[in-house]
Amino acid sequence: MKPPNKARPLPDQISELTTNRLSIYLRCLAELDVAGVETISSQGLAEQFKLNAAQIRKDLAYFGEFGVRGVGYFVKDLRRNLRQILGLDRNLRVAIMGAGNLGMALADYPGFRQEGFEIVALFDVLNEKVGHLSRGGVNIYDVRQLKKVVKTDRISIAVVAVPVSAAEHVVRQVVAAGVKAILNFSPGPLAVPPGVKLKSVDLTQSLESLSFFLAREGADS
Amino acid sequence: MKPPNKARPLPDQISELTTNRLSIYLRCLAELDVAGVETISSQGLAEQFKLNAAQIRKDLAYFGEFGVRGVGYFVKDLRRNLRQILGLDRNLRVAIMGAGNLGMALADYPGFRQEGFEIVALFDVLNEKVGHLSRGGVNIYDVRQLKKVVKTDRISIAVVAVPVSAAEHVVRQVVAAGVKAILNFSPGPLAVPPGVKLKSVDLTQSLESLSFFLAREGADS
DNA sequence: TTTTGTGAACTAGTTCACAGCT
DNA sequence: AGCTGTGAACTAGTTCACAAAA
Repeated sequence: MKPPNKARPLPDQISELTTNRLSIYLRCLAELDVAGVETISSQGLAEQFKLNAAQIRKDLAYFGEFGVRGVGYFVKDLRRNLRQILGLDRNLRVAIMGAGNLGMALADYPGFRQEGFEIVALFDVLNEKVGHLSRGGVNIYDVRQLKKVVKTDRISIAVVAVPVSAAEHVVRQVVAAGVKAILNFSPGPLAVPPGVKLKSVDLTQSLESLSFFLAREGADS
Repeated sequence: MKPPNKARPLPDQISELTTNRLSIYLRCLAELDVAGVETISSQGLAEQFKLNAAQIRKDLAYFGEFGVRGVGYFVKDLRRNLRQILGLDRNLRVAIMGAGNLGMALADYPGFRQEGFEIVALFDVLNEKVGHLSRGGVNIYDVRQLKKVVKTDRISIAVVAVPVSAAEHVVRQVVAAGVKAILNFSPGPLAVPPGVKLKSVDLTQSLESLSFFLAREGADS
């Protein structure tokens, strides 16, 4: 083990909780930047957006010394740094697997483009869908074209929006095509090989968590 | 049949991490039940679905003594109990705010109905949408009808799928209509009064977390 | 025997509080 | 003075390991 020096010591393991907060900080900074604010202290950020000041400082300190003591952080500077840390300066290209209701909706979701992601392709197995476009103009390809399109269009993220029954198979195809990051919307467990990052959004689980809350609340009256 | 489990002094606060796992357990049990398995040990569950046995036992023990020592858990029994704990025996009725791409997709999302949720209404502000149906047959109402429809249709969960700019306002309307649980898909912070549960799904954050991973992976070596 | 339910031990994550820089 | 960056203290969450039950 090497003793770390000034450059940047701790890339061992950054918690997902931290990276999620980086997204939040970035959004706050964008807001401040648009509002013309030039510098902000961790205290100021914390108060305005209901976060903890020490946590903000600690999260940022994993990646460098971005602040100036006695002043705070330069909004534009920190914003640029965060975009770089999150890899948003690379304009990542995204494919969506499954041109059903959800897949089509995600393909045209404005929030993605806004933050620097580009949805470049939809994939489906149904012949009647292949060759058409989403409302927003994203091409629907046959899933058999996946490997080729991933290569030619330099796709680095796949969003899985297929029925549960197909999810496992589709994830295997995506991994085989060389995609290293997957956002999955199907419920249930999915395995990916090491070196591939899978992030799941479980809509049923989210609703069930609300249902649990309602069941509890009603009970204690 | 088992004797009714003894009522227990539930801890003041069950962590969301725990309730999320309850959803997972329920899904596993459904699978086992369909497969005809009658009893399962925490060890068995843990191995088959890559969970930790002690954690399963601890999570379940918050709510009662569902297991039988030396045997394990009766699948059907535990499944029924979990459905009740999660409030899924009450067939909750859900409204979706925003009949855009995402709202319409969610309205027809099969995963919700499957687990006992009923999507009974969509709401929008656009006259050209009001009065129509989603592909799956969910009625689109004018948002000014919200209070009335919530009451007559006994809606207890609202899903917010409107543009960021409208989100805050819509959440206020939903709360004013008496809804106590909200699943929010718009990015950014939203405040709700105490007694109302807000759960947010931040799609941009999810993609950014993948982007971060890709940026890191490329960087090391 | 087997397996639960649970205190104890451990690990991860958050917040405090202050030294040190501007 | 003001504010960051960071070890120390604290809190939450997970896993271990075992006594008690079937």
